[in-house]
Amino acid sequence: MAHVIIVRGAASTGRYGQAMAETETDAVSENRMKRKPRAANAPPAAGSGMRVRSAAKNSDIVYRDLHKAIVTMELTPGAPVLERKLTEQYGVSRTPVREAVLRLVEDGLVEVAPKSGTFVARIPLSVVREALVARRALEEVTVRAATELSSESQIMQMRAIIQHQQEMADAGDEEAFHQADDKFHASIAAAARYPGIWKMIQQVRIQVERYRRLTLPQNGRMPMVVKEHTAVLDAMAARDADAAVARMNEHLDKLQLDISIFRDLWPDYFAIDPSLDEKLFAGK
Amino acid sequence: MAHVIIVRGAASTGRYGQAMAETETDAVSENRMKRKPRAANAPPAAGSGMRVRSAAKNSDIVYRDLHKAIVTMELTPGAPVLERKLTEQYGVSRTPVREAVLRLVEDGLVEVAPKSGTFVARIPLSVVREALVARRALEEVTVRAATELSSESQIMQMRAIIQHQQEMADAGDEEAFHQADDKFHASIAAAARYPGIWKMIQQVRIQVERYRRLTLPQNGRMPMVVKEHTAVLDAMAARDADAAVARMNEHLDKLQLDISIFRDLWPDYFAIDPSLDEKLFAGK
DNA sequence: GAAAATTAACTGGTATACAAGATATATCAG
DNA sequence: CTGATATATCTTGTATACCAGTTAATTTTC
Repeated sequence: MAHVIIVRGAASTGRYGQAMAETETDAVSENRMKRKPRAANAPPAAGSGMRVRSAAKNSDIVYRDLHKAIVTMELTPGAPVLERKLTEQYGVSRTPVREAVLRLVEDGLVEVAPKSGTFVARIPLSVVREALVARRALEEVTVRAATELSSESQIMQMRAIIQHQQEMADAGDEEAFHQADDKFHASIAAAARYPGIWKMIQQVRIQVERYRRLTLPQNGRMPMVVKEHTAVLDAMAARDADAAVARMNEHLDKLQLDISIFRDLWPDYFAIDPSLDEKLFAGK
Repeated sequence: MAHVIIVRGAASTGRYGQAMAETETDAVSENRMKRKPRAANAPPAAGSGMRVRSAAKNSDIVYRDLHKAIVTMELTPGAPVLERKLTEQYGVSRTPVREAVLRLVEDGLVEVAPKSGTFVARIPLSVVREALVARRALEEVTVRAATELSSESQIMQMRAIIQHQQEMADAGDEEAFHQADDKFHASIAAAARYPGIWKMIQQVRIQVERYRRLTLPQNGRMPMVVKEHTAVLDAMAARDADAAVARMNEHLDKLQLDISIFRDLWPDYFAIDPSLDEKLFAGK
C-alpha cells in the first residue's frame, strides 16, 4: 500500500528541449509578433456528450489512497498526515499532495492546523448521529423508488450479491464483506435511478464507516446483516414498498446502538463537538 | 464586486531579511549541528475544544465570491472561469485561486477541461430532479424534529423571519427575499439540532438554487412562498409534526413543476446527463 | 534542579516557473 | 473563396522556492 511511486510522465525531471527557441531569425519572429492573441476557449457544447476525459491526475491517486486508508482505519484518527512524507512516497511534488489533502478536508476526513500540522480527523459523535438520520432518510426514498422501478434481473443480481456476502461472512473476510455490503446498497440506488442520492449516501456513510469499523468486529453482526438485507430484498421482490422501507429502517437502526461504549473504549478517536450554533452559522 | 484586491500580508514581495544567516561563527554553527531534529507535531488533544482558528485564507475569499456569483447566476452556465483573470482581480497568485476553483469543482459548480479551460458548470437536469427528492427527504426529518424540539422563542423568531420575508416580497427585493427564505429553513434546522443535515440541505439547495433563479422571476411566486412558510410554521406551533411535514412537502413540491419549459427557454444552461451507470460506478 | 527564555527546525500558505496538451488563428493549397 | 495544415498562444497540471507562524528541543537563569 505504501511507498508506491508514481511514474506517469517524466519522473526524472530531465531538461530536454532547453535550447530551441533561440535559433530564430528576426524576420520570422517579427512576422509572428503580428499575430493577435487568440480569444478565450469556447465552453464545450451544451448538447454534446460533455466528455471530460480527465486523465487520472496524480492528485487523484494520492486522494484515493489516503481516503481509503482513513476510512478503513488504517490511518487512525489523530494520526499526522505529513505532506513531505507523501511527496517522497509517491514521487510527486507538494502541489498534487496538497490538492488531495484539501479534498480530504472537504470530506471531513482530515483537519489542518494552519502552520502546525495536518491530522486525520477524529470522529465527531454528533456527526455520526446525524449521519445515521440522514442516511435513513435518503435510503428510504431510494429503496421506495427501487421497489417500484427495479427489474427482475436487478432483483436477481441483488440476490447474488447477498449470497456472495453470506459466503464472505462465512469465510470471515471482513473486507470483502464490506464491499458486498456496499454493492448491495449501491444496486438499490442504481435500480432507483438515483445516482446523485447514492453519492450523497456514500458521503454520509463515510462518516459512519470509520465508526462501524470499530463496532463490527465486536459482536458477530455479519450474519445478521445478511438476514436484514434478505428481508429488504424480499419486500422489494414482493413490490411492497412500505415493507421494504420498514426493513431497511430496521437494518439501519441496528447501527446506532451503543455509541457511548465505543467512545469510552477509544476516547482518542472521537471528538467533542463544538456548539451547534457555531457550526450552523460558520458557513456565512 | 469585481476587482477587489486582497492586501492581507505583504502584497509587494519585499526581500527583507535576505542576508542574515551568513553571519555565524563556525563554533556556534557546529554546536547547532548537534541538535536532533524535533519530533513530528503532536495532534491536538482529543477533549480539547479542537480550536482550529483558521485565519481566512485568500483561497477562501476567492471561493466565497465565485460561489456566490455562480449561485446567483451572475456567472451563467458555460461562462469561462479564467484563473489568470482572477489572479489579477484579487491580486493573489494562482495557487489560492486554483484551490478555490478545485473546491467549486467539488461542489459541482464548475467543470475543468484538463488542458483547455475551466467553465461554470451547466445545470444537469437529472441532478436537479434528484436534488429535489433528496431535499424533500432531508427537510422532512428536519421539520419533524424541529416540531418536537423547537422552543417558543424559536417559533417566535421564525414568525419574525416570515414577516420580514413578506415585507421583502412586497418591496420586490428578490435578493433579500432569498436570504429570508434561507434563514427560515436554517432556523428550522437549528431548532431540530441538525447542523450537519442542514449543511447537506444547503449543498443540495445549491444545485436547485440556480435553477430556481430562473423560475422565480417568472410567475409571482414570492407571496405564495410566504403563505406556504406560514402554513409550515403554524403546524409546528401546534406541535403537529405530520401536518408540518405535509405542509413542507407541499411547499417543496411547488418547485418541480416545469423543468422542460425552462430547458427550452435556456437550452445552453442545461446539460444532458451521462448514463446512470457511468455516474454510479465512476467512484470506484 | 526547575522554570523561563531562546532558538532551530518543522509546518502549511503563497508565489513563481516550467511542462505538456488543446485550440483558435494564420497560412497555404486547390 | 473554401478546406486542410501548421503554429503560436492559450490553458491547466506540476515542480520548486520562499515566507510566516508554530512548536519542540535547547539553553539560560534563578
